Amino acid sequence: MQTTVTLRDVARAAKVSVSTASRALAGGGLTSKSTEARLQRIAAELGYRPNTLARGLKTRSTRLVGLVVHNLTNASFRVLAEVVQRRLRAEGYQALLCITADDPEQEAETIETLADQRVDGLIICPTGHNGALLASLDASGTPVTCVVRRDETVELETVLAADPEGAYAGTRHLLELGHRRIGLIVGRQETTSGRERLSGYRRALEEAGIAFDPTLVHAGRYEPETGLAGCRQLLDRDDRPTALFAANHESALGVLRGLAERNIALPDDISLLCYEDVPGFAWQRPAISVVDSGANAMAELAADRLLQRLRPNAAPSAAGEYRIGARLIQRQSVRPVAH
Amino acid sequence: MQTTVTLRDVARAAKVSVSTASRALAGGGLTSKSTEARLQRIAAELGYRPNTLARGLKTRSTRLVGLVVHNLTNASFRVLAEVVQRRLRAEGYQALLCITADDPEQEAETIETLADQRVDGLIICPTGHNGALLASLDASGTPVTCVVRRDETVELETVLAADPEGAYAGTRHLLELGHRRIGLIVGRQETTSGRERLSGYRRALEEAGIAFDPTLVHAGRYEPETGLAGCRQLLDRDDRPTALFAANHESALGVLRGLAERNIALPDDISLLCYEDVPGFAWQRPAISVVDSGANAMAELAADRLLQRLRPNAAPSAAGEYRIGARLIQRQSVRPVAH
DNA sequence: CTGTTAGCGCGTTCAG
DNA sequence: CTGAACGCGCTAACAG
Repeated sequence: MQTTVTLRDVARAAKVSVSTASRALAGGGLTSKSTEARLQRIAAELGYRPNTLARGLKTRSTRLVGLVVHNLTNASFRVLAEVVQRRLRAEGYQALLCITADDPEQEAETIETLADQRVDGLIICPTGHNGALLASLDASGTPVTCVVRRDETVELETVLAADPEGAYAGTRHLLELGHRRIGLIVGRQETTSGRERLSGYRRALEEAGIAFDPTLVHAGRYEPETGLAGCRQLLDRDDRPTALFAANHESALGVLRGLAERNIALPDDISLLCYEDVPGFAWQRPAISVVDSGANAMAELAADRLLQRLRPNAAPSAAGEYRIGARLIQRQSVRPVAH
Repeated sequence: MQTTVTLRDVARAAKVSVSTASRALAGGGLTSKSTEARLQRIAAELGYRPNTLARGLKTRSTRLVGLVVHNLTNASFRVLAEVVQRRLRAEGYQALLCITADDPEQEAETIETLADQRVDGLIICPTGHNGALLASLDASGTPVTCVVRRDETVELETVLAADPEGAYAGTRHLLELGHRRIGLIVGRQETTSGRERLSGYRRALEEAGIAFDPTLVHAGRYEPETGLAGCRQLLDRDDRPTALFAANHESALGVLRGLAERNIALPDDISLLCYEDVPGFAWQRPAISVVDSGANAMAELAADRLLQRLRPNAAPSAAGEYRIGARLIQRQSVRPVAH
């Protein structure tokens, strides 16, 4: 029933004008110390809470930040959501979480809704089909930071994993252990990450003097089904690969199932390396070796960059690109090739 | 640069008053068909987008719903976030995602912030220490629906898993396969779910005429570490259990590691049943049998209930409690006890 | 240092 | 059916 107490009520109770109350509670030292303290006290007693909407209408700032991801199943997005949420909150912002299912239409709708809500900024993993929309948002004063994927149609501040280097490092690790036929299960080639992970793999191979064999590569969506299909296809070959590199943690699940189907043991019968780390990999048996793509660091940096541009006197739009280094974590699913 | 176009601009362009424009765009048939169509067109041409803040200030409704969970790592919360977000959006609401880390202080702060944002409703997995806050919110017209956990200090609409029945069904499944010593790794007894899962386990045992042995129970936080510790403790016994029941998917990870440490094979050397399903369990080797606690259904129902109460003429506050049935999913980590 | 005045953009009376 | 006027709650000019 709690009739919301407004600034006017506080002012009246303190016998001052509304604006004095406003200034006192803002605490910028624009009022005498005594009235400031007094109003703080009265406001607290009355249980006054400022109305965010009214304030936002006036100041044109909602302290709301849109966070747009494809889903929450993927470990990188999950980490992104948790970290960004935490960092924003520490700076007095709230995250508006939206999920697009990697669907351009839903993404477009989401972006417009967020704009309507007058969010102060936007952190988004773009589908790549709404670049214009994002760019106009950014240009009109709502900073946009892209993360994980880049929207290639337009120039926006972007935080990415060092995918070429990560895939290169992983592949190289396998090569150094003597593997020569390395199956790669990778993302769709329409996506930045898909292409870059493939290119890193390829470069490592070529540097090692091994011809790139496209039939060792299976590209598809980042889903278990892709891993399963790829695994089956690769295992059906006469010259079965001695190692598999799954370029995403979800497809790795499918690979595990594919291996289990045929009773192929890890790491004795085949080696498995996975791009992206998830807690399950460390805890399972055998523990899966991974190239950690640095989701945490990406999230931190994305939040940092956006917050930076949200500060009072920030450069309007710095379309820089940032890369987060990948890191090899050796566990038990990879071993030197048998002779 | 996009100077935001306001209702006034639309009205001016159409040579009508602001209020006519407002009515025409609302489309409630309060204007002539012709002006309605004309204004719709002009608004579209000008790229008019209503200002959510101004509208909310006036209508006292933001179409924002707070969604408060402990984290996004736990599968139930993840599903909750995804499902609730989707259902809300379908009804024109946006979700404000907040993470409390199961910390009462952060929870209190979060609830207040959400109230400040004038959210229309709240779906929360409560810590149980801020019942008064939640109740006053609910009483003052912002419906609150609790989910997964109940705040026992207060009467609020709550959607829970049928934990007693689920744990009972799981335990019974193991009993029917001949297991007599069943180790239980369960949540803290301060939480509803922890207590209820233990009680279900206990009831199944007693119905089967087996004395409850507290030393077979290891309670702790829902974390891999708990599972690992519990697993070690249970395996150290002289009369080692023939089956383990991990009452949460995260502690199950720890159990898997604990088994691996000692080279105890699933399901040959011991059986493992897990409460809560995650995709990884179905895909891994051997696939883990689970009692699915119905996170999806819980999320759907919680969203349903809240949306119901958000409708124009809804009952102010129905403090009902809803239970979602659990379901046993047999996979490959459980087998009959060896003789 | 404080009070008065004027909007922010919209929905909604109250007259015509 | 339409227009004029008011106010949601707050901050920011401009005076005093």
